[in-house]
Amino acid sequence: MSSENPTRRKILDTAWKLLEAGGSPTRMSDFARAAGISRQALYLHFPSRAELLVAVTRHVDAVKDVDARLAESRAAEDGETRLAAFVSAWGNYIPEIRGVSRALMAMQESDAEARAAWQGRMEAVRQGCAAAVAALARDGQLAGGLSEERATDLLWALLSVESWVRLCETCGWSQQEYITEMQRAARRILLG
Amino acid sequence: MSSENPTRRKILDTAWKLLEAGGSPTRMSDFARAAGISRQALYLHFPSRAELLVAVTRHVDAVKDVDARLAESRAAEDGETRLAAFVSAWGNYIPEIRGVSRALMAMQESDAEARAAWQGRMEAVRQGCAAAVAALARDGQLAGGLSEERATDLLWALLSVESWVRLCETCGWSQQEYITEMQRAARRILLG
DNA sequence: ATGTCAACTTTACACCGTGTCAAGCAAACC
DNA sequence: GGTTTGCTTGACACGGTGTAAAGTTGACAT
Repeated sequence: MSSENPTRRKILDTAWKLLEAGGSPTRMSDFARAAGISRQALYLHFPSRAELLVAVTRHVDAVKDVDARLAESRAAEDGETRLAAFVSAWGNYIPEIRGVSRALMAMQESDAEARAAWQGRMEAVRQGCAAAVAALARDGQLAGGLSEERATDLLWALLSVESWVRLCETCGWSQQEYITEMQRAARRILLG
Repeated sequence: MSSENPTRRKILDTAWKLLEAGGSPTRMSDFARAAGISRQALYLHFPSRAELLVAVTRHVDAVKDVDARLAESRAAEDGETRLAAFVSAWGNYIPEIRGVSRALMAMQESDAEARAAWQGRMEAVRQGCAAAVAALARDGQLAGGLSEERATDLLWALLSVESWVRLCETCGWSQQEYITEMQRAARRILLG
């Protein structure tokens, strides 16, 4: 659906690259220059900065095939390995969308559209958390006194992009360390 | 130091109130109107929005006496109760600075000064986390394979304002639930 | 060859929020 | 009375977003 228009594609690709490169202030004029078109032409394709960012997110998701990646975790037999697989799948996806998510998160306070888009994406992650928790519950492995919903909330908070940023960017953890430690933390928090 | 000037005080008080009320777009003109002075007079007291927000934060800290609150947790004998006390002290402080922190966090991406101010405050929290972890280690209660630094990082991430926002605002947890659950999570993650 | 359509260009401008500058005013202090 | 201090009003520059309008270019159709 987004591959129809070559210019649109080019905008999405270069915008993605620019966001992932980080550092540069990503204004509409920056995106336009990166795509080799005028700023106005950019507005011909995307009505606002928020919608452009949202489109880039969807584009990245399509290219990186996030659905397939998260689906992998659903293949695991028992709840515990399924949990580990989900933590790994999502945790390893975060750094790949770091640029887009940073831009989208920064707009949250000011732009309702960006807020909705970001919340929608996070809702999808929550679904994954809920599925992993449900698998644990089915195995009777969920810690006592922890409802499925509360467990889902906890896992969701643990796996937030903000947490990843803090641990990997602020604290300097490697991606490997992050995954290992999050798997361990999730296990200890959720398992009985 | 901040009580000398009555106008300055009034600005800080009304700005605080405005931020805590939430919702309203807190522009410089809003702060000025709330304080009953002109926008220019506001710039006579604070050179920029970032510095105003930082001053409000310090003001809140002074009024709420955050140091004394966190110091309480240092009184506990054993590491485990000390951990619980710290989680409670900081966790209960978060909602009181919600307004200011929201505004400061929203500026992070665009304003270096705001970023520095927020990071400074978070560094202070990290110190508290480190102290609690050190107490655990001294008691030999720290989980095996967990260095003090890594444990501190984990606790710090767990107790981030972002996590609080997600659990209490997005997921709708009560403050009571949040504290209880965080104490439990911290215990399970950090203890051996 | 001519017309027309689509995509893009250039130029210009409105709006908003931050921060700056300058002149004036009023009360306090000496 | 003169000066200082704290405020006022009013104007403006700047940066970024988004809008509007007129002109260019190339493809395609008849």
